[in-house]
Amino acid sequence: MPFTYPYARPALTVDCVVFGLDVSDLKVLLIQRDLAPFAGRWALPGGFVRVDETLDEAARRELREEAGLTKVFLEQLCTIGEVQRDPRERVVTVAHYALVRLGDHQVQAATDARNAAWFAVDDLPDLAFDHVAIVTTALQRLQGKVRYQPIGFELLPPKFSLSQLQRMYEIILERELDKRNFRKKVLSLGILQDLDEVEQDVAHRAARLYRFDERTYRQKVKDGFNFEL
Amino acid sequence: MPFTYPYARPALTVDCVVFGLDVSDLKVLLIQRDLAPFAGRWALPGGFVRVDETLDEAARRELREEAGLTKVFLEQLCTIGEVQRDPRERVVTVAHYALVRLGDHQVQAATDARNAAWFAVDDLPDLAFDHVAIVTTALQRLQGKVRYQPIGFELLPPKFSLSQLQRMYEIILERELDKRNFRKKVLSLGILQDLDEVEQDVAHRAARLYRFDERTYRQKVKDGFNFEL
DNA sequence: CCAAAAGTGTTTCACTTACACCCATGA
DNA sequence: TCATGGGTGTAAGTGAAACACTTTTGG
Repeated sequence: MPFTYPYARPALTVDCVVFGLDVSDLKVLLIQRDLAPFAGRWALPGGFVRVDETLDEAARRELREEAGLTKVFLEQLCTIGEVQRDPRERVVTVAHYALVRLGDHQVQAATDARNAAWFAVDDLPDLAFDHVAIVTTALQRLQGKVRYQPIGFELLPPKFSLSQLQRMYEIILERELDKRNFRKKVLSLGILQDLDEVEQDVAHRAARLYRFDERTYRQKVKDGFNFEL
Repeated sequence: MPFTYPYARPALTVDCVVFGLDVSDLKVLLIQRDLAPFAGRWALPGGFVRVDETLDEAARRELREEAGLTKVFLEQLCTIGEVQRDPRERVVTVAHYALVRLGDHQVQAATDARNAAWFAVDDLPDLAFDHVAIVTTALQRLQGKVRYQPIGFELLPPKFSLSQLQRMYEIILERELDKRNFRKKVLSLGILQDLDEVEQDVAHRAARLYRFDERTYRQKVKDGFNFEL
C-alpha cells in the first residue's frame, strides 16, 4: 500500500556554523551567495537535504562542496522552523556547528568556485536569512560545551603548548584565565600527553608541546571521570 | 520567479517524549498506534509538520490532539534523520520533550479516542520506529538539564514540600541525596518562596509548602546567578 | 504511645582562587 | 643584555559531603 501524505511539505535544509581559531579571534566561515534571495550576501554554508542521505551526511556534503572541508568535527545544534524564515517557501533547517583547525583549511575555503571567507565572530557582515541567530546559538553552545567536553582540541593543531590551549579557552569564553591555575587544572586531568618536544622557531623560550590523549580520555570517562574546566 | 526544488523531499514530523512524575517513578506518555506500520504498538505522540506551523506549534498540536495536553513545558531535543527509520518513506523527525504535572493530566490522556497511557520510563513496552532511542536521549537530556536549570518544578504541583522536591531529583537522577545538604543548598538559592502553609491530611507531621519563585529567579539570572544543584 | 516523616548544625576535606618571580631563548 | 613569553608553589577561602537526633502529628 503506497503511503501518501495529504499535506504540503516543508523543505528541509542543513546549515553549518564552522568555527576556526585565529591567533586572537574565533572565526566563522561564510559563503557569499550568488543566487536570490539575498544574492551577494554572506551566509552559512548549507543546502537541501536529499532523500537518501542522513542529516550528518548532508551537512558534510555541503561543507565539502561549498568550502572543500572534509573530516571536521560536526555536531547538530538545533532545528529552526519559523514559518517565514525563507522568503521563497517554507524551509526548515537543521543547524549544525563544526570545529576545524584554521591552518589546515584556510586555503581551500578561499579557492572554491564561490566566494568563501573567514570572519571574526564578533565582527560579522550582514547575513542572509536568520543566520545571525544561528551563529549566536552556535557560539553559546560552543561556550557552554567547551567547558565540559574536550572539543576545544578540534580547533588546535595536534601538538600544542599550554599557552595555546589557554588562549583558546580565553578566546572562546571571552575572559582571562589565571596561568598557574589553568596549567595546574588542565594537567591534573591527566588527559594531556607530554610529548617531550618544544616549539620551534620562536624568539623566546620554547614551550613544551602536548597532545590530547583521546585514548586515556575515553578510558577515564568509562571509569566515571568528568572533564570540566 | 517560482522556486522549484529539483529533488524529492524528506517528510518532516515531530515526536514528543512527555515526562510525568509519579510517587516513585518517572513516567512517559505513550499512544497506541491504530495504523500500520507498527499497528497496535506503543509510540510517542507526534505527527507531520504542516507548512503553516512552526515546529513548536506542530508538537503542541499533536499533544493536544493525541493526548489532550495543553500549556505544557516543551523543548526541542534533537532531530533524527536516519534514512531508513520509517519503513514507509524517508521521514525526518524533530524530537521534543515535555514536562507535565501528572495529577493534572492523567485523566485526559486516557480518555482520548486513541489509547494513551503512562509507562514507567525504566519499564517501557516495545516501541514503534526508533522511539526507544528518542526516549533514552530525552531522559539523558532531562537528567543533565535538571541540574542547571529549574525545569524540574514543571513536574511538581505549584505548592510542594522540600521532601517532594528532593524526591523528584532523586527519581530523575536515579540516586539518593542527603536530606540536610539538599535543603541547605536549595534554600540557599533563594528561589523558593516559603508559603507559610503546610500539607493537609497526612498521617504524620505536616511539611511546610514552598513555591518556585520564577520572578525572583529571573531577576537573579539577570544579575549573573547560576542555578545549580 | 507508636509510627512516620519533618526538621535541624557542625566538622572535615577538596577544590578554587589569588598572587609574583625566576628561567630559557633568540635577537 | 634585553625582550619575550615559559614555567613554577603556597596560603586563604569557599563550597561539598558526611553524619544522627529531636520534633510534630495522626492513628
